[in-house]
Amino acid sequence: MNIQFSKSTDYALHALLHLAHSKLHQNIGIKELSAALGVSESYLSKIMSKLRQDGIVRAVPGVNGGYELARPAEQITFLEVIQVIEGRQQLFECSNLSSQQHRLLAEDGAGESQRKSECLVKRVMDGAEQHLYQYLREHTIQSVLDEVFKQSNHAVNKK
Amino acid sequence: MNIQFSKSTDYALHALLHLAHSKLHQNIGIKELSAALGVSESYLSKIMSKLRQDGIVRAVPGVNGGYELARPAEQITFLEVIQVIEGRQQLFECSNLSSQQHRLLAEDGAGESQRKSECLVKRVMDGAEQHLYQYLREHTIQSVLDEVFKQSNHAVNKK
DNA sequence: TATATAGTGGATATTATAGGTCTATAATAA
DNA sequence: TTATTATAGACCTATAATATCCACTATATA
Ligand code: SF4
Ligand code: SF4
Repeated sequence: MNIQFSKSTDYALHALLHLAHSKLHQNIGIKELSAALGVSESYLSKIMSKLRQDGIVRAVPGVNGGYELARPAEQITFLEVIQVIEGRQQLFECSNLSSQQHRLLAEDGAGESQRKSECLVKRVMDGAEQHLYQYLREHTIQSVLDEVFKQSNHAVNKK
Repeated sequence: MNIQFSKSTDYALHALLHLAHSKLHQNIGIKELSAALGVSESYLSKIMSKLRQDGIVRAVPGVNGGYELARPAEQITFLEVIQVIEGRQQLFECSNLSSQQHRLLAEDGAGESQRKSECLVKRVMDGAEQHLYQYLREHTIQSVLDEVFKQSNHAVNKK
């Protein structure tokens, strides 16, 4: 039973949100992050390392060091974060490529020169992936933050 | 690195396609399915069992027994098959529910009576899930089969 | 320059799950 | 009754997620 984002993705998103939320201060140390999220420092730092390697955050070691966003929060999409943490494999990968059925579905109908060796099943699934990705591309760390502020104001006004 | 459909889902879809494609014959035995897909009988029968338990195929044991679709192929959606095999957990499940940050994001802004204890992150992810599901609901075993026929005719005409 | 601070990367432990096999049992047709 | 076929469950293995620990490196600043 796959098809679930890992906890690491969860943590990564929350960490980035924390960084974006307190961007007034330069650097947020792993201790503060760890405390805010309730995740161990060791494990969280692994995740932060990945985010750094992919240019989503910057890290500075030494006294008063820590992490900060490498880019404006509007430019960090959900899709990007997910792909960094989960990897970039496809949602659906054919595992029947040498089966009788594959020959029937993929090589039978389709003209040889067009999309060779891909049947409709694969194409439907790839479509699903693109659909999902498009949605995740449209949502950024900043867009979540905006909503939080909007709600806060609302709550204050009601008082 | 999650976020990938399991092979079982792959096999299930292909098996159903095979059943739908040869629905003239009453029952397709596990042997024929196994041969068509190139998957061991033992493993495939497990998958077929699941499909039966959820009312997607019917099975009859005994001589000349086998499987057939329990419903017309137009009524079997990709989503359904996927959910039977992969389970019905959500794409994203909060793992920070007792963290400092959760209190900040979820309980701070939102009015108490509305959606309690759900922040924007969760809502974005749930939106993604719904988006994906909608797409998968729109594609059925039959719709794939139709395309196969269309292509075949095309190929024949060209000759 | 010395030193405390803070991130990095590797090794390692612990589970959980996917993926797969095998066998005993139950149901069915001939 | 007997041959055939599906079912359920026990069982195994390899891989991956989750997590911790430690030795190392880089930096600010006193
Ligand atoms: S191309 Fe189609 S038939 Fe071939 S393995 Fe992929 S999904 Fe299956
Ligand atoms: S509701 Fe939001 S802040 Fe709370 S755990 Fe879920 S995603 Fe995180």
